Amino acid sequence: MTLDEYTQDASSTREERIVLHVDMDCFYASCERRREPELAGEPLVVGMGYEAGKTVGAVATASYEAREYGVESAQAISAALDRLPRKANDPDNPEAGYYRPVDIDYYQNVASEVKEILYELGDTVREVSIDEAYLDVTERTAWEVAEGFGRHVKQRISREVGVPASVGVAPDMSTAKLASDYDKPDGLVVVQPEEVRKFLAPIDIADVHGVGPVRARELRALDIETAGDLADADPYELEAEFGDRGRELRRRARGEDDRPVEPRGDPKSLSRESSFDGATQDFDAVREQAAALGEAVADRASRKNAFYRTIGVKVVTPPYDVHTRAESLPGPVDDPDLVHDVSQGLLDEFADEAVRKVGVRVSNLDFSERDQTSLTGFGGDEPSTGGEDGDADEGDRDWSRDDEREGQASLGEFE
DNA sequence: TCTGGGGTCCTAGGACCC
DNA sequence: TCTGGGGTCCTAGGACCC
Repeated sequence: MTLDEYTQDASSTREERIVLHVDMDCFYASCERRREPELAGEPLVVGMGYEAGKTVGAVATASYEAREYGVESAQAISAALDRLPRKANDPDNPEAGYYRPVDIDYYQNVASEVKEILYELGDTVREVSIDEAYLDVTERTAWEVAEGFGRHVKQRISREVGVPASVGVAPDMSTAKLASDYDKPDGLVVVQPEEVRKFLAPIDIADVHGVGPVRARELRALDIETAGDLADADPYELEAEFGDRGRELRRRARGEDDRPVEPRGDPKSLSRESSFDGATQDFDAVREQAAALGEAVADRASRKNAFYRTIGVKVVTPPYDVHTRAESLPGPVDDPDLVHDVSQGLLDEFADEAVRKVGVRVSNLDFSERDQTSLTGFGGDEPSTGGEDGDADEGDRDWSRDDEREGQASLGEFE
């Protein structure tokens, strides 16, 4: 298609949003460099579960220099050390690198400095993770000057926070994300509305947001290798094969992703999980681990002012079979003992299994019926959203599990 | 890559209700 | 005494993302 034909296209004549995607470059490593400038330009590995001098843990982030040595995200630290020895052990080795443990609190602080800038520059902001966000900047700029705007975003982050970012600008979220990824690190790619189809066409199917290893394989089996192939594929065939997902992926490949840039809102679930070294047969150890995780989850929920109505466990058995079990309560609670009792009960059926990993989750979260007063024991003061009478005795949510009543009816029992 | 931890969304079947 | 259609809620699993 020629440029002329593109401008005839209906999609380019309607109002085009300007969506900007910001992706911090190997963020944890950049944060470490911010406070330890000597690390600039050096191979640097940030490990989770890693402690200075040890070989346990996994790679959270590897700097681009470290990636040259074959160090990758999620790799075991021991494997990373095979490829890239520790400078501390071998100061004269030019082929060695630096290792640091994850310091998430520090990274959060750096991230909030970045986010502050983003909220200033975007009409709306969707935070995706600690190091990634979408901005709708339709009202802040225009396509003719979008590149300058993108550069401005990068420069402000770099100048005021001291960490690099890659930026992509496009008329939709999916394309903006691919654009920010296109020239990493320190990239800036603007895809004008009339260029979207041309930009997407050669992109590998596996790089499209929403296509993981499974669907990539399935798409390739249909001779769909690129976003261009996907854009041109028969929508009915895709729908037959992948359901609604197929239609949605095709739309993304055509630059027709119309998801608005919306703030994220409250979380839907909170969980903690941890692995055993290999797999354990010691079920008491599993129970103990689950108890600790449950306590941590309940505590987090409480600090976030979240009531939960469903408590669940996750058990991973060898080779890597994931099992989940969950139980819903008649009404929302904030009750660590209940998290303990329910999760322990749900674990019973796995007592004879070897376990690699165990987790505890609370979901069906409710942030609506709590305020500061209810936290300090004055729960009866607040009007209830669930029970008409707001009949909360002493703010104590005592709940008997053999309550026969329907969930609806017993909601009044909760403040 | 034999797989760390914290999430989201979707699907599908069963229970239950009207 | 055989049975429609629609709706909601719950559980479990799967795929995917960062």
